[in-house]
Amino acid sequence: MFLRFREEVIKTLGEYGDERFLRESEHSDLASTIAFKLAKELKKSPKEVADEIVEKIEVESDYIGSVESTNGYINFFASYEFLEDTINVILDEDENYGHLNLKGRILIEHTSANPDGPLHIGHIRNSIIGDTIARIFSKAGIDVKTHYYVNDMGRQTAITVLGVERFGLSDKKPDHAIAEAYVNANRLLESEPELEKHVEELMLKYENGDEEVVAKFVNAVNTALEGIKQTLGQINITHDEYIWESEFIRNGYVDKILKVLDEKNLIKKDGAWIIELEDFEKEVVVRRENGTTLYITRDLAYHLWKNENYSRFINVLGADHKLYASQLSKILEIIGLKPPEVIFFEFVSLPEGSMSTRKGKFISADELIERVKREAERILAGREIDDEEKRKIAEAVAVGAIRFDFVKVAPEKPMTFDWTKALDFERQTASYIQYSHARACSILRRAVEEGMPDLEFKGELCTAEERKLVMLLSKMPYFIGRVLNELRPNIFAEYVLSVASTFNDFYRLHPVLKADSELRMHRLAIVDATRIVLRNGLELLGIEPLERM
RNA sequence: GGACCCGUAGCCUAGCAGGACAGGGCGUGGGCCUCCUAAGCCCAAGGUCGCGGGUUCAAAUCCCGCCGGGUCCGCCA
Repeated sequence: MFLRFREEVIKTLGEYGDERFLRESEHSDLASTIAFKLAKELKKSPKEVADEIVEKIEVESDYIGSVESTNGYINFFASYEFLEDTINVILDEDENYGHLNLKGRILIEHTSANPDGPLHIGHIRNSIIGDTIARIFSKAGIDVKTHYYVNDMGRQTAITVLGVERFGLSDKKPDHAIAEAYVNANRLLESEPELEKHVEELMLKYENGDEEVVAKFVNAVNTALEGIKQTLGQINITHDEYIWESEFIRNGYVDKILKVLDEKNLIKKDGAWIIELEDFEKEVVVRRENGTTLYITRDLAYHLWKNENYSRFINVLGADHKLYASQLSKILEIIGLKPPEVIFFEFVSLPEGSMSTRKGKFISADELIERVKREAERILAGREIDDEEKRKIAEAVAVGAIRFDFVKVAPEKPMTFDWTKALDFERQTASYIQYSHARACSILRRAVEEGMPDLEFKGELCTAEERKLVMLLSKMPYFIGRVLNELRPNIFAEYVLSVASTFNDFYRLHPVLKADSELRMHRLAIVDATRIVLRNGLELLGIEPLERM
């Protein structure tokens, strides 16, 4: 809805309707700073210019209530009609509110952690960003598919296979059992370096499709993935497909991409096949001297496949892959293929330093989920709610806290993990939003018990707080649009939080159920619309909107 | 050595296609439940927006240099 208001403002400004000078403002519903820019060339003060523009423009839009010139700013205020349409559209569209009616298909690849152990708290930053982006694209109307790219051909997979051969698998959760084998095998390799040869042989045989070795790899990888899927499921994340990199060897895409590169004369054959790239110090090897391929070769093949099947594809990657990704993109561009759009996120580290699966130095996502859940249960222990519901609430609050803590931080910010913060619900976080939602539900529940009246929102009844809340509610599609353009899910988390906070201001100052009939219908409409925005917002963040807590 | 990212009150964080007093939260001090859920709300203290230059009518935001932290530069993935 806000998007419509914005368009009307641009239209009203006519020749001055440059989007670059539109600002959201605390002084108005939308402000233009264009007078500051024009002041210089017109040799007048910004205030004079703004006054003249306001004088000149004619408001024909029903959505614009008034325009004012203040200190050089041109301030636009929404009309009652806009506020009324906002509430009515939200109530009418309900679970669809937020959609943008966009078309198209998109592929989002995220998580893609090596199948050599459980996901740790760095991996799930990837998963949470990727899943949230996927949900938001989907809401906008786009057909989204998500992929987990499985690195089954790496040295680390061969080492897990060695670990399983030597030590078997314990009866721990499958991904943790694989990690144990992996860590043990790494230790073994340190004491018996001659085993290195066996690892290489395993890799070679796997690439060449040796039946017995393939079975071992498939078993090890599937074991890890089984555990990984369980973990992701716990935080409401599923992938549409798991794509194994070995598939691209077996289905001919690797040969195909090597042929294309060769035909374009990009490859220098010096035993190994090498691509030299301008602007990069290091050359890229795409085929070893022994004839086997490298990670980037298979990834190029995967991206060839993506090009053939999707017009838009996004990868969520750790910042450590920046150089790699730019090499990949460069090569794709040279051969006329589209590079992926990439969302990079910085590392999650522990107070004592960075994590390492190989050294077994990490906090697993499972441990985090378990401990946060236990803490939520502890807080609920004294409440008068039956045990079954208590358990469900604790689970929803825990998952919400985890997802929100990761998604709210801008991807480019490095994070240091802190247990006391992870376990603290007494602050503005998912539970705060869930609580606000539950409050709205509670009011509506009582209203129904008392015989729900028709909801009727009236713009002219709005107090300042109500107006502020309704304006914010109108912005949900606008923020969804911004996430699509900027690929920064944290701005949406921030938005949902601000709705909850503004609703709490409203809640404190405005009795709803005790209000007289006209005001009561008006406020119930606001509460219901807020409930819808919070519910839809939480769902887009992958967090369960609780009706009571 | 080269490249990329980050640096906002004791701690965490928003803002960074330049513009109206730098928003929140945690923690600290004080206050609010005969009234729709106190996982809430209010008040107070706390800031050289890492440092130094520059561009501009205007810089947390853009440019240059430095400092601090992280990351990357394999015929690994």
